[in-house]
Amino acid sequence: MITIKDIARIANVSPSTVSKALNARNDVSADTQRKIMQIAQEYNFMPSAYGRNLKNKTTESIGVIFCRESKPLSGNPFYSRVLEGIEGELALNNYNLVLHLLANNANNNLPKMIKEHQVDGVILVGTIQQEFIVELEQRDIPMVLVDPKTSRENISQILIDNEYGAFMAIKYLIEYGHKRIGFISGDLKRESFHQRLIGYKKALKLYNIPYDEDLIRAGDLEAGYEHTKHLLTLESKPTAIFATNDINAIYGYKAVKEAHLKIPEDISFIGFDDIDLAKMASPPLTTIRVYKEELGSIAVRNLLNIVKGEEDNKAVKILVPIRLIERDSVCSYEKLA
Amino acid sequence: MITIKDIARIANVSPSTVSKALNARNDVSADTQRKIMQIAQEYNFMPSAYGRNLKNKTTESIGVIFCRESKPLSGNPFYSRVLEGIEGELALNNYNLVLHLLANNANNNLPKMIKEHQVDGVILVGTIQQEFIVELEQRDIPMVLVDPKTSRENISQILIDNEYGAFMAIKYLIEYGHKRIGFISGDLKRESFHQRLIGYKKALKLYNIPYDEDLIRAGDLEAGYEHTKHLLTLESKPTAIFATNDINAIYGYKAVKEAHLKIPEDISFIGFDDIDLAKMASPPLTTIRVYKEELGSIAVRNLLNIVKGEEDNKAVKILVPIRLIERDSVCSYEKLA
DNA sequence: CTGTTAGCGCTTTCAG
DNA sequence: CTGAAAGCGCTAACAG
Repeated sequence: MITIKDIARIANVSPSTVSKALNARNDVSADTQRKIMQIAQEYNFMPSAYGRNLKNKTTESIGVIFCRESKPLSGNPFYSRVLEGIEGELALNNYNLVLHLLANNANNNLPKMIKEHQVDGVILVGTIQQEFIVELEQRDIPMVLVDPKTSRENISQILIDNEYGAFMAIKYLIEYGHKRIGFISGDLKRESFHQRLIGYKKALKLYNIPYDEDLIRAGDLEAGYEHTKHLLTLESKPTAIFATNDINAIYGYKAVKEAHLKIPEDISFIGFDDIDLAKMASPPLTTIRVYKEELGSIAVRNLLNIVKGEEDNKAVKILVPIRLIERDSVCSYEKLA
Repeated sequence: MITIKDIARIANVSPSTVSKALNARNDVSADTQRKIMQIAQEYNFMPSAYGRNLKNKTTESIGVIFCRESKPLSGNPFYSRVLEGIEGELALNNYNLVLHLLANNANNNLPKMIKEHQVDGVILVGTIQQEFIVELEQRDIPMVLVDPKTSRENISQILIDNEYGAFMAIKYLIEYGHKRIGFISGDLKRESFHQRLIGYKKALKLYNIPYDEDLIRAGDLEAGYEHTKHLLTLESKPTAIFATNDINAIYGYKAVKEAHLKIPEDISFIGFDDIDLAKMASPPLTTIRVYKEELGSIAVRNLLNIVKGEEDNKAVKILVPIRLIERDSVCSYEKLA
């Protein structure tokens, strides 16, 4: 491996001068600077991060941690997009992305990158065990949470505007004449789903539509099928269903088709997230789009601020806006008659 | 940050003794060893990888590179699974995973981790530009290719048994009585798809079924919709369609439904990959399962062998077996009549 | 068995 | 403007 010393020898200067030249310091003559750069070029030399980091006490790497059990990458395209957003922004800032999927049974077995100080900070995405977060706090690891499933003080968080998104979805359905609106969801213990329920309730209230517990079905992420099936057996069936995420909605489609009903003629659907699959479904799913890459890139920008100490490290909560994407899974209630 | 020196001071020994104790060398007395371990524990000390790596000329990190443009993570659950497989195996071996999505227009702007020697080796997954691979070769970066889209000498490759998988799929259809079998695919310039076409042809040949160019439609990954639509307009329509990947098949479903035909009663489908979506589709898609995590973990094991120099670095080609998963998208041709 | 010494590749004083 | 020297945290060779 070619080092700064080699370049120094070739250029007939000292290693420190080479270092200065490479880092474009102002205490090198333009001449030597040029000479050194040229030699570096010629020998295809790039300073190793090893030494620099050791000296600077920095790693130029950021850890990104997901919960392994939730199959975050393959199971949910949502998080993959967030990851792509994170990657892009880190690359832009010339940081490495160190990926780790945290096992539930990891207990106090921290990931290598944390134990061995190989990252300057971490981004925790989605469901993450409390104890793990606490552990990191104790070690003073700078961090940012993205779409956390449970709220936390004193840590910066990048959040989806869940409540308003749900509110918009329901308002949209109501304006299409729907009054009995089913709500199918993942576990309501999770902050984000819970907030979506609040948005649902607020919209109903605004239009003086009574809230009916029977229309609320929450549980497993993939239980959209069962939930929908159940809602279809209700005496007073819903005319529309709001799924707190697209995956749920797609599973819901399946139940509707099995019941030989049509979407949206017999029942309307609206989702949340706008994963790629949403537009591929038949009919294409009307849904609340979440800007997933943004969630990631904003997280990176915030974390880097903290890491570089460029800002007073106040924990912030940033709400990333959402948007309603109209497709073909909703029609007006009047048509149903 | 607490260092080996601090521990040494507290334990009243020299730093080297601490190092030895921590690394469980046999030239430390059991007593001091125990004492040091205990102090380390107490102070929650873990040696920093910085120094160790600088000394050992190793990084204990492996780079994993995808092509950014193909939206490898969010756009294709296939690669996400491969990534999960890679992550798991690396974690098991106590290596960091440094993720990078390679931009097409990156030209000779290599990723930071490569330029600055922050990884011991890399795994390249899927489509990767030739020039990039060549660049890495010139720099003697140990590497392994996973499901490469174009073949390469002298580099270890972990491959899907494309040909045999396609062969099995077609054989299965033929045994169900199908004779006119459509073939829809991504770009045939890609090795893997091309091999699947070879498998298709071989199966036809075995059963003396003529090969008909008209039934072959290749192009964009998401063009399954158009391809299927086109096949349905043929005078002598296929009774079954083999899609060289599940995504294509799912898009094909859409075209079939639009034509008010039913699967499998009117036309059978068989896919390739077995992504999660395959079983979610209606009807659930019969497909050739590829063991995606395996592709990843095998790649890691091979790369680590090379990196650790534990083996004669002969480039190998490993074929990961596939398996036919029967679901509900195929029925016998006789039924059609 | 233990400690001293040197050095991995780089940066940063500080003296010249 | 340049270079010598010291040191980041750790390991290894060698002497004691």
